[in-house]
Amino acid sequence: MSPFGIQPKTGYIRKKSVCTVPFALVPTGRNTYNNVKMPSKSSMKYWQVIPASMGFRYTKSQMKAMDRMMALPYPVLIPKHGGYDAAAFPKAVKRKGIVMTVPKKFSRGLSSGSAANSDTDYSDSASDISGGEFHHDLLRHFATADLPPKARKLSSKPPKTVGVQKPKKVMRVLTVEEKTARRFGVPLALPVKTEGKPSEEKVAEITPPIKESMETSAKDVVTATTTTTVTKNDTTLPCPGHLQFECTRCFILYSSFDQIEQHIGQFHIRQEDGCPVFQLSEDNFDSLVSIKWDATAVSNGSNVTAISNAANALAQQLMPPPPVWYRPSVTFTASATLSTSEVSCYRHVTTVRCPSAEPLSDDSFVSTSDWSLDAEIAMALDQSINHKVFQLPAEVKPKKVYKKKVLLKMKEKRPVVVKKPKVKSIKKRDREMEGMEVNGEWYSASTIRKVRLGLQERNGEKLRGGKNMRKCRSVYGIQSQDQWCNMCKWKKRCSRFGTPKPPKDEE
DNA sequence: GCTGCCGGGGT
DNA sequence: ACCCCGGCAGC
Ligand SMILES: [Zn+2]
Repeated sequence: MSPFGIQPKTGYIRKKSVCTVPFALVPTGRNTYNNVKMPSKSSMKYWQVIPASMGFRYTKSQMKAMDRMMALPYPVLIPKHGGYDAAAFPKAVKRKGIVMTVPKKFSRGLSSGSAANSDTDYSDSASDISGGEFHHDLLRHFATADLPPKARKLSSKPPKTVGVQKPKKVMRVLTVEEKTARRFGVPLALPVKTEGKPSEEKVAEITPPIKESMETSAKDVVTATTTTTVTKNDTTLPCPGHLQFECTRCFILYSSFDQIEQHIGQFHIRQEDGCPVFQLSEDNFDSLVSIKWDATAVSNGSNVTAISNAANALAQQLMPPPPVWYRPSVTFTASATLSTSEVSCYRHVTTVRCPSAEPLSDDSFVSTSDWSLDAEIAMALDQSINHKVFQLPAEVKPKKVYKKKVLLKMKEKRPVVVKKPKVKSIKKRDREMEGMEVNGEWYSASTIRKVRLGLQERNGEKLRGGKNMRKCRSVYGIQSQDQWCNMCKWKKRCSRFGTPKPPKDEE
């Protein structure tokens, strides 16, 4: 039984599936509510499962990763995503359910309420999961009952039912607020079951202290350490965690929306007139940002769910978290200060070819003149350095520069001395403090040199494309499989590191 | 034990 | 095209 009294339709749908967890199933595609795209064939390929205590959607792989980490939060339905008009888009309703499995042991203690309605595959029979109506109901419920006034405006817009011509689709620029609200949902005042004692106070206690940087309420959803409270057996439990934003190109993690937005705007997209983009479009956000839920970031506290505890413990035990490259947020002025000589030398860098460098030809990456060069530089550097760092034996892995995400706060006006990851395995005679600041990030002279030289053969194949190069599995670690390349996920030949391919020729 | 990945299977 | 996984070589 969900805290809301809504019996969630569950979508657990696989033979193997052992338990049913009241997730909200939401189509991948965006919906007409937000006047964005209507669900298309491709976008509706998957449903997404939202264990809604977090107000945003997950990709499948993210869900999978969480699943593996036992980081599944206590499920609460927060269908922040709105519904779509089932009548208008009948096809959208027909898609299959996503396949998610949760080992039985993890589900222990989860509100079970809804029994699995079937363990058939892809139950179309379970029309409930594919129903726009189901979604509709939920939406309505939340729109009327639980959403704060601001959000209500956004999502309670009643869906136009067929008949009338569609209003012209106007792509207006979204405010950050809307954007975040759309994406992550709005802060919900979760209805707390008041049985005997009103537990509102409890909730208030647990709610995280508001960070100093609060602009809009929507922003808070993203920025603040999110702690959603849910009720279970008249006990209030938090689902601790932390939002992270990862650039899908650079695999750089940011801890705030602003930062990722800035990063994307600077490095990966440009307007047609060449101006930098300060506000991410929905599409760009989709393609360039992946959201992560760092459930392990929060620890301690007695008021942590057993699940989270388990997750923490396991995560701790399994492996230290893979080094994450927190790059201080960059400023446009910084990039402008590149001297031409520097540029040229980095220009060279970009030809060096990092094995994992993504093709720069993607449409979201508008390559124009020096800007693209800039971006290329940044990417090449990021990639190569990441490669270097990750490919080194563990002992010489650089200390984590960031230590805590708090450190990110200091990014702003860092004068000079940013700790650099030292790649000292190669040679220590690079003792020079000489370095170079590129786009707000400082790189040591040795690093620069090496990169410039094309990741020279030192360490042989280890750093290049060789056979003994570490692959995704060892680089990113098993707990972040969502960062692996697909091939590695499938236990096929890694497509990111190492030798590219068998040449696929026939004679 | 772990890592990488082939071959073979599934949808 | 995507996805899953048994099993094995090689460390
Ligand atoms: Zn890989």
